[in-house]
Amino acid sequence: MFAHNQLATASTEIAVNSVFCQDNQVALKNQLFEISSLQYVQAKETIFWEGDPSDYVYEVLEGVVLLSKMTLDGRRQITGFVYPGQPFGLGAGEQHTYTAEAVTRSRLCRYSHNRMDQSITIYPALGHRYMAWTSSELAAAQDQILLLGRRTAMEKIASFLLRLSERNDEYGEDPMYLFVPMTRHDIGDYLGLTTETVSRTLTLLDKMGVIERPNQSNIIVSDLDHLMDLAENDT
Amino acid sequence: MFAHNQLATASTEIAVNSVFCQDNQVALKNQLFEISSLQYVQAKETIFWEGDPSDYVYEVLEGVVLLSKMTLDGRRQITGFVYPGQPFGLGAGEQHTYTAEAVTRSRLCRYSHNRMDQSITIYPALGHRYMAWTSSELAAAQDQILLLGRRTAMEKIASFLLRLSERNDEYGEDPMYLFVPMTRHDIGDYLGLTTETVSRTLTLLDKMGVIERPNQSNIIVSDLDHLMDLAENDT
DNA sequence: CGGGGGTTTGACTAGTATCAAGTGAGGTGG
DNA sequence: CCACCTCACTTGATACTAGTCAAACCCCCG
Repeated sequence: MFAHNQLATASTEIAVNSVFCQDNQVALKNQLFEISSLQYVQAKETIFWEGDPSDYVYEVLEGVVLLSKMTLDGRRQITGFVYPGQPFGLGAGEQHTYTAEAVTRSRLCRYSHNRMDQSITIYPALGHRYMAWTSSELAAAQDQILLLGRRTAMEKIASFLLRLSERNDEYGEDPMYLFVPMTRHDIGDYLGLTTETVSRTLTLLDKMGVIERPNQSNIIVSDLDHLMDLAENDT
Repeated sequence: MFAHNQLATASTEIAVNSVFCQDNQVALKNQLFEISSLQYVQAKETIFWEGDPSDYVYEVLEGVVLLSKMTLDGRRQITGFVYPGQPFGLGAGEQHTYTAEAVTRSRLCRYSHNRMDQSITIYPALGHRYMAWTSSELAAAQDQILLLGRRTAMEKIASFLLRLSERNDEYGEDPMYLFVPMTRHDIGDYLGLTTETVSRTLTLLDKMGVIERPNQSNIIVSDLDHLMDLAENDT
């Protein structure tokens, strides 16, 4: 599945199935194919650092990627997790404004930023798609602002689990089985909490009978309604 | 200055000086002029609500506008303040994802969203500009995420004052005179703090000799270096 | 001069961070 | 195959930041 010698074949597949190319315009497909290439990364490997020149726009094909920023004194804030079918590295000027790091072993597709720009001039349809994706990143960032500014630890954790479930309900059933590839530390850095608070809150949810934790990276949601109440979802 | 009978004249001026039209392409100017119109709003007047159909993209010509979201139980989070020369209402799909409200009496220019799309297809240069603006909104949102998730009340307030100063140093000198048109409550809803904490922190800064508060809506920064230290600015 | 909204201050509380120790699971080497 | 090591996670005790509740103050305006 991650064999590097499949690169040529896989790259063709990407160009056809990419988020940037979901309609049936042959010219657009060819154009995207020309500027795309595959990249494989190991868990915890850094894809690019905040401040690196933003040469590429990426799309996750398989795996999970996290985006983060740091304060001068070393506190880390994760601005988002990126799942298959979602792009990242968009909306950068000369350099990336955040660090991107693989949570799990991942398969990525990357598009040359410059040549993307050229392609957009030639194919306005591509521009619309690009803009739609930047917009959805913006909407996600604003949701995150709401989450961080105005919610308790319990609400944050509950919201986080619900977001995971949207991407992740393997069996789509009640109870719901969630795969949680990121560490408690990562979750804390995402929600503006410490590792300990994340752990304590999960323990509390467990004791309340809302979730079960068979092991570190799996969570079963046994009472979805209760979890949704706790998340205090907004409009 | 806010006389409505100046609409026609002012509108021409906008089309020429708008952020969406800073280069010298006559065709682009004409195109933008056709789809633009002026709008005047009073302080505290709502421009659009979260969930309203997103018919227009806006630009602030004069005044200050705030963008906010609400949780179900009524807690408000301000996602950003918008100053002259900056656009808002971008990046929306069918409906706006936040509420926009005037902080002070403001003069706005609005562009039909649909016709903007058409114009972009015709003038790719406009598309690039539009994308650049959406990108800068995204970058700002991610900065805000870092601010909310990983900073103390003092760091938040100090950062806020520094951001204000970027827009606002009337005399560009040390000491710096800041006009603060929003209420303490607004500042709190922006930084994820209560009114009381905002007030207390400002009082503390005053006692430390970093700022002075001649009246409610003006702040003098007497020790900029110290303020910058307190803000713990990131990379 | 009086009223009201925004602001400041005070006392107290609650929630989360911090510091510290203990537990458990996965991986490595003997 | 098992003992050991490590790293992530959990749990506990305590400290401290910011929130809550309440009251007083101060502009700003009519």
